[in-house]
Amino acid sequence: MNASALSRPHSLVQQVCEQLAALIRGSQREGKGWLPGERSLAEQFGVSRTVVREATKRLEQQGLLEIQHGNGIKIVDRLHRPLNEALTLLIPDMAERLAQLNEARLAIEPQAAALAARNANREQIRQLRRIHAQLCESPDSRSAIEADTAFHHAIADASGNRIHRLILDSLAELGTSSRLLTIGRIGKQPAIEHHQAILEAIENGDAQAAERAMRHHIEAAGRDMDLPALKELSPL
Amino acid sequence: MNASALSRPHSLVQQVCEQLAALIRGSQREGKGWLPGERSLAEQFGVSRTVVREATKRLEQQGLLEIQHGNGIKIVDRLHRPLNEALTLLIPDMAERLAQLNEARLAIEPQAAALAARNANREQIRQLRRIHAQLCESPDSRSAIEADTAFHHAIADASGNRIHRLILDSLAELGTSSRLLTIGRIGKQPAIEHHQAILEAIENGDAQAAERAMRHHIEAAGRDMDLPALKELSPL
DNA sequence: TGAAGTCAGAGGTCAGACCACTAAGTTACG
DNA sequence: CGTAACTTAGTGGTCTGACCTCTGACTTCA
Repeated sequence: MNASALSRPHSLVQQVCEQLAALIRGSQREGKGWLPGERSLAEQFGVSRTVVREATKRLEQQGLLEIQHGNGIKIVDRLHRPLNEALTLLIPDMAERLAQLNEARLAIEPQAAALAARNANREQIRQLRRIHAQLCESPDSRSAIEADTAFHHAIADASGNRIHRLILDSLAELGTSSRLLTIGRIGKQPAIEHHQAILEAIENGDAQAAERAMRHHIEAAGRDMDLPALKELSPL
Repeated sequence: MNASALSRPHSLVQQVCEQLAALIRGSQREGKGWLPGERSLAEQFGVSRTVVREATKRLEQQGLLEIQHGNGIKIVDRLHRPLNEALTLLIPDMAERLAQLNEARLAIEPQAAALAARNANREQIRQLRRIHAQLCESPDSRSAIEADTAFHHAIADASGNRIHRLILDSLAELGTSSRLLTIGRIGKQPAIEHHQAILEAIENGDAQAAERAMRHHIEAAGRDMDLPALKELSPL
């Protein structure tokens, strides 16, 4: 029945993964950014370098580590990474992926905005204002995209649901290339107005308005996508 | 700028992954279920067994393979697996995970039902009816859960959005253990009635009704969750 | 002072050995 | 005759130790 906990540890790699995960959690709190080298980890855990390598590779794929050739093993926090890869595998064609991406965001993100309107605390609202100001003042496309992405990320955060946040982080990241084109073509003004409306709704705790504003925002983004141009971009 | 395609192949593992992925896609069409052994793959690709192992492990984590000790390498199609693992890592505590899971489903699945009402074709509706009948006639809890899960899966499928489908597959799988408890405690009758309402709405192409019925269904599931019992179940 | 060269140490790949597990075929017993 | 126990071939899992390649920092020399 219960295939968890006590039955597994037969795999060495699994055990090392768990020890490493604990080590990572600890280091994240202290701000240490790097793990010891593979050779010393192997010695420390009393296993071969082979096993350590498999374990670190696995944790890298899960978004907990980033292995840099010739440099070392960095501790990161990108848990949405596996979802990115899965969606890229699921829909290899970029244009189609972006279309479905937008449809999915249309279903999810308005709900997240509604939740945020209900749950956001003062600090989170301040953060949203700060990011919105950055978008207004952004000098070039690159920083505009950054602020745009950060805004959506902050809303997912304010929704208080970590699953939402992970999913939306991934969807946002996968859509970055398309936003770059959109902003280059039609500018950031529409986005600023939409964000303004969403921000006000959240400030007022008006869930329905937030949901509506966000839906409007994403629908507009879908219309403004330049699919033909995207098809030219890249096969991946 | 564009860090895709041509810059990467410096990694042997990456190359083998791509070749394997192609091989897998081919085999999926023909129904072949197993890959050759690691040793013959290594010979076939002209690399060491080490590289083949890293590649297969990677693809296993992505949900394309399942490696069985002493048996072989099976081709599977479980692209939602990485999301499962990410969410388990993200929220290790099962009770909390289930709570947030339900909240997330509440945001996503009604939209999927609405999309399904708009997009489902005849065959997909027939499939839904078939599955619903299975739930009605299910003799025990296990088969009831199976039919229940299959129903939600079929709706995600009928929504026509593959991203929805992947996400919902994962959320459904993670919630299985909780459904088992719920059905054991209060029976399958409520679920049958809810599914009936959803099914009718989709048959009629009534997106609003489908959305409402699904929302009602998930809200009920959330209320019926026995969180105290879940806390006793398992630390993972 | 700055650019080129050098070097230590990190991850990447290799080869070959042996261990642990699974399934299937074989044998021997009831 | 059927079934349970044993044997075995082949799979993935782990170990060892060697060598390659890359990165960053140090050293050297114009």
